[in-house]
Amino acid sequence: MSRQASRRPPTRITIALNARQTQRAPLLLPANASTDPSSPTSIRKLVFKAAQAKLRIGKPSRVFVAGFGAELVGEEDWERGVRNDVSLLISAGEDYIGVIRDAGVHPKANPTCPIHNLASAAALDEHALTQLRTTAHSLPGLVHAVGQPNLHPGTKFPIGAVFVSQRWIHPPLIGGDIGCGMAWYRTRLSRGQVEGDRGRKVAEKLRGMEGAWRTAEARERWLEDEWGMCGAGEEWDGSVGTIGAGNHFAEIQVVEEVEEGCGLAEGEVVLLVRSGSRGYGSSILKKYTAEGQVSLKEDSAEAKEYLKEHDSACRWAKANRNLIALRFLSCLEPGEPAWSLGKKDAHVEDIHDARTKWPPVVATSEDTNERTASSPSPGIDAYIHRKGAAPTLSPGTCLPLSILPLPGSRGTPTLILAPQFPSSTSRGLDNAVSLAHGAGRSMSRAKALSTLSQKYQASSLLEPRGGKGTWVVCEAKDLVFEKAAEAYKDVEAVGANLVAFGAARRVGWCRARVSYKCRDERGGGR
DNA sequence: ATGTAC
Repeated sequence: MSRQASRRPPTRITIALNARQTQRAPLLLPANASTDPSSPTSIRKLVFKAAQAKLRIGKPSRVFVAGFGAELVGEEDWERGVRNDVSLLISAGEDYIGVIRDAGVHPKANPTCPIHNLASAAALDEHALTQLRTTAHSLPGLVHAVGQPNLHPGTKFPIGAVFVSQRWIHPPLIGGDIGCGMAWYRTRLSRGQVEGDRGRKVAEKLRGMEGAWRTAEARERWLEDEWGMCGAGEEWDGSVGTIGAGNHFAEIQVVEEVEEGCGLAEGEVVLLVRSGSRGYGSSILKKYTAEGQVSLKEDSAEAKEYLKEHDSACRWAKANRNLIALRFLSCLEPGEPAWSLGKKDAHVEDIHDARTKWPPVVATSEDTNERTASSPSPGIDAYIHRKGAAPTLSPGTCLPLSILPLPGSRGTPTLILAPQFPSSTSRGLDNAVSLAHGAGRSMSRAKALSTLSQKYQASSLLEPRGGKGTWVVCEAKDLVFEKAAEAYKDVEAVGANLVAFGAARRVGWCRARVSYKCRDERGGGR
């Protein structure tokens, strides 16, 4: 018996007969009892011995968790199932007897999954917080959950949340917009060309962005030549190069302030694109959530297929952002030779989910080793599910990303954040190596529609108030209200939460000059 | 979020 083990308190449990549950007895399990059922000092043996002595059962052979019906078989089950105040039902071979209460809680759920919150207490939404806790404590295999400062309620699962799991994959925690992300592209425009009233001219130039790009053959070639992937099928490839709805946009920005050496330069004009995998990703989610299915065991054929499709949706989403950028730059810089898309630096990728070791190993490179540290233990395989959050490590290399955008709602600044990995955040683990990927809703869509429609008139081009604001191209009437800045949390407050937590440094900001949402091109734009 | 479900 190790000294450390003997110091830990025993676990109090209750054992009862599965067949006659009024026959019960308390049992204290020493902390050094083994969860491995084949060990000579296993909890299983202690439980069986106690059952024979106190409950007078001749041949105990199976054990269930009362109220859940989960059978304890392997070491993992014993590890998870045995905790203070649990009631174990001892069976002589018969199946579990009793109702399964709390059917939403998976037998492999982790009721002690730790949750970290990055939002300040004042900004926390009760409903979203409940969703965060319920999800963390009822889905199987979760080992770490994070509420980002943009945490807000989703239909079933929260948005602005990160969930780390082992052995299980949960497609709904990633959502339908697989691979949704942001990228900055350099333009050749000078700030003088987009400042003040010139923003209107720039906005007017942005046409031909709606609808399919060129021909099916051209789209196929784009996906194959540029991205080395065959398409997702014409049903979905038809929308490659389109922005989409919701929080997707493209925005022309001036870099107002930025620290030197992080990839963006002060005064330059950039294009920030946020979009995802459109109908393709959503079709994948649909396929793997038939009949309410939420969780896939990692070694199942289904999980392996999902991961493959997930990766290809991520690549498709990246190709989509690049094509959106190409379409915008064609309007803004006509006559320029082809842009080497994807090779434009300051290119930040956000992939919703990534396989990793947990704890993740933060790689070091010669020039960054003073601010990062390697995790000493290699960890075991884990899956990071992100929704409304971006990774702080490059998925390929595990090197810290130098900068990430934190866009506000349209017209508000985009912060330039440098992810941080201080020991106070367990080197980035506490925030699950992720940062909020936007300001997040503070007002439901319905509420925004009802309260803000008084304030805004729907028009094709929203003029900035004052000379330095943003021209907004938004020809879908409902979106004008729904996506209004007032419906969102303040981006500075969200950024301040990330900074206060130690997850990021604010290294600069961009001023949005033209924010493009959508245009109604059927009637020529008005 | 979505070439959407009732």
